[in-house]
Amino acid sequence: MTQIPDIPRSVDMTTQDYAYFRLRNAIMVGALRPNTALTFRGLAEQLGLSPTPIREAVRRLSSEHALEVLENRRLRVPEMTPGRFEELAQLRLVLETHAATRAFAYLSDVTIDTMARLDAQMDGAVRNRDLDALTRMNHDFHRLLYCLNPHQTVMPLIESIWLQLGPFQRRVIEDVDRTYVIDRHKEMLDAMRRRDLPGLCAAIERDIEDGSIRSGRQMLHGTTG
Amino acid sequence: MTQIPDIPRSVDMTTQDYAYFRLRNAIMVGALRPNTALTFRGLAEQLGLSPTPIREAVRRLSSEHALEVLENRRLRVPEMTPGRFEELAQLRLVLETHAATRAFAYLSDVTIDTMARLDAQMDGAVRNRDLDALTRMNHDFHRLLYCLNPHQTVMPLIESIWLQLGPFQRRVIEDVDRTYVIDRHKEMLDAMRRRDLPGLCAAIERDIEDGSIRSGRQMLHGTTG
DNA sequence: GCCGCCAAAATGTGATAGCATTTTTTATTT
DNA sequence: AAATAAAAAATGCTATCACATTTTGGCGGC
Repeated sequence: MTQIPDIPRSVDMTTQDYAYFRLRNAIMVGALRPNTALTFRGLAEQLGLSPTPIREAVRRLSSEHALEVLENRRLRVPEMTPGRFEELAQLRLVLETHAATRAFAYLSDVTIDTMARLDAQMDGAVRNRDLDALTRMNHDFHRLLYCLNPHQTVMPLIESIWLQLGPFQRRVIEDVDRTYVIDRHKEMLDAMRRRDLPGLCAAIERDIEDGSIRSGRQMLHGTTG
Repeated sequence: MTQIPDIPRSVDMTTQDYAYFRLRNAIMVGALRPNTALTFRGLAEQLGLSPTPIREAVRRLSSEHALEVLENRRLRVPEMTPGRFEELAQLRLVLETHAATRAFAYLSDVTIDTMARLDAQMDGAVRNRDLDALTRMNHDFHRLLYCLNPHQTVMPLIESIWLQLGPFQRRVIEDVDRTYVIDRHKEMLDAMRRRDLPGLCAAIERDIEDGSIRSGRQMLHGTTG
């Protein structure tokens, strides 16, 4: 019963960091499903570590709202409700278009080429049905753009939203044929090549709308928020 | 040398929570100035606690970007630069107008009255030059509005931005006559009474612009970002 | 069959100690 | 006086332990 996937650990990585990234990954790929009851000591035992670094890792994840520390000595991945999903999705729209706007001035042809290569790799992941790689590369694609701005303040917030949507988003992409996401990425690249900021924001909005919001609403029984 | 102000501690509060809120408050009121070198053990000694809960508290604050954990075994409050300030301020604009928009449907007369009372109390704090209370009540005023939406996802992000602006904002309001902020609050209340969402967002933008951005830019040697 | 009660197990929490590493200080040399 | 080397102090990290509290499981009474 390997409920929490292992991740590579470099030699200079502290145990606390290792626990953090391993739990974070487990949440992101859906290995820890919402509403699963967890305990500090249980996690420590399961990862083969002492409780101390586990507590630090969980506190961090709790600050990012990827885990909830309940009153009854239990931890859990927060549940997704239609209301919360709608809020997270709208927040994602606002934050990512804002991040794109603030990054736009730093856009260069070499960046666009890098993003185009990443997008091409994603086509392969789609064919192989490698959902983990697909999720990771999709995040990388967006992050490459947003992180062009050297004074980073938005990106951590976006990462937090991604993390909160992660466990649910995973279920979404398992069910839905999602070639359209690729198309939206192509639209983003086209707008970037034209140095068309409104077009870029519109493409990002469609990307999020098509790849997350529409299917998410559908899965949460047809709520239109 | 009481560098870190004490705060009340209820009996059921864990040491880790106490350390978190005490450090958070110290950062917010400017008791820990940017670039001050701190250590885990030093903080533990200064607060009279063991390192374990201190570490958890610092990890939380680090996740909220209120503290940086450096490579050289030191902690510090992040430094404010013109670029970072501009990013944080623009982010505050986007997040707070978005939060107001998402909260608008839940607005009621009783809420408006409560906010009006809070605003009236702020006038007293201005007369007494009680900057701690003023900061706290200003946050309370905005939070009352944004938290009307029962599916909260934005508020934690706004709190993080407030915290990052806190140490610097403190220096700003120490220097500047800030009666205009009160006027902007009145404009917000008027727009809310008219159930005028665009007017409310415009008032929020002016509130942030006047109370933070303009003077902040001025203090950071005339950058206009 | 259901509810309250009591013992036993489990849990969160925080202080402590030992270890490895880094930083700082002191001593020595050029 | 400056640079280098060695010694000393400080620091981060994590396993462990003890304590208080809570949860759990079983038992008897209604």
